[in-house]
Amino acid sequence: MNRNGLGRNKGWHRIMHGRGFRVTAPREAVLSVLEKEKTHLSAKEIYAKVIVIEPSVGLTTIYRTLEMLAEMGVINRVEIGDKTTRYEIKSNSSKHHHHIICTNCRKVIDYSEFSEEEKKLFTKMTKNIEKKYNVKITGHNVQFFGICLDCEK
Amino acid sequence: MNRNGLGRNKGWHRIMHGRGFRVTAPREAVLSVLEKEKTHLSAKEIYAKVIVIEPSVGLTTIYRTLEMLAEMGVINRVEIGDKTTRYEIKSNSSKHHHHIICTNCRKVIDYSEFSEEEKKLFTKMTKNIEKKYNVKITGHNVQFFGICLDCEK
DNA sequence: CTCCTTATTGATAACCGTTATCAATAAGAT
DNA sequence: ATCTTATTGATAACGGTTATCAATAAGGAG
Ligand SMILES: [Zn+2]
Ligand SMILES: [Zn+2]
Ligand SMILES: [Zn+2]
Ligand SMILES: [Zn+2]
Repeated sequence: MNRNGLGRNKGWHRIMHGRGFRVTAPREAVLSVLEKEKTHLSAKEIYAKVIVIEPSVGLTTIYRTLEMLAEMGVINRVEIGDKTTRYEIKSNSSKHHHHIICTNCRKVIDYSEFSEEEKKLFTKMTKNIEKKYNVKITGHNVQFFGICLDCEK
Repeated sequence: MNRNGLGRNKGWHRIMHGRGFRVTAPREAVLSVLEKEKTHLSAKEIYAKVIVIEPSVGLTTIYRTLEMLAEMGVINRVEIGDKTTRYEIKSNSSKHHHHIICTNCRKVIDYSEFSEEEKKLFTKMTKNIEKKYNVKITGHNVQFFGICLDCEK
């Protein structure tokens, strides 16, 4: 175990080396926070949790690390319409999903139990769009807006 | 015809009166810009076009007017992932649609020719989500990301 | 292990889209 | 024409994110 209590040789650890990036304490701390947190965290929220592990880390480094991880494909950026980007890790337990967003309190619910019908249709839609508009589709983002149970009163 | 060359008693004109809002030159100018422009415009782009019609209008008023029109349901806010909100008018000719966004040049293509299958599935998905998560869904936002023809070289 | 190169870091200032403030202006009801 | 008050424009402030740059440290070479 290393200084952060994380096992070494994680998947991203090897990926970072592979891309010529150095494995540093701030980066390990950000990843450890994202790994144990299931919610969608803002840079500032991540920062607050990181400085508990590594008190000397600056907010700038959090932003840089998040940009790098997103670039590497290790995390997803999540936009929920309040001009603050949130982040979530892409692990094998948390796969591609859509979001349900409460327009009142901005709570986010993950929605990943897609039916076969839904999966098939999204595949078909993607193909149709590629053919019709001559574009190469690389991904999609689906948000459902509404009012959550807590806010409904 | 009034000072802006727009016919009076437009739909939104009556709506504004109905809600106790005053019909002013800046508001008419913003609407006239959004009515003749099919693309998704940022506040600054709208501002640039408005001051041609009404040179004294300030950028602040553009923002306020856009917020009001979105609140009234006359226009849509469009987010394309570059932290600048864009706006499009909701006319009977431009109904609900999804967006195809080039991640390279941020061009936006409207996609509104939904198949019956797509329409049905989105209705069903909405109902499922409402039942499963106990939320009242008020809308959805779908984006497909990709590389457009121009950027593909 | 030690040295060296250079990626990375943290503090700080800058950036940029958007909002708040507030006195001056003008819709539109009377 | 008058009066109330919503609206406006100039300006400053705000908040999330980036750029700058000297100091630090990861990790390869020896
Ligand atoms: Zn809520
Ligand atoms: Zn999620
Ligand atoms: Zn493009
Ligand atoms: Zn559109």
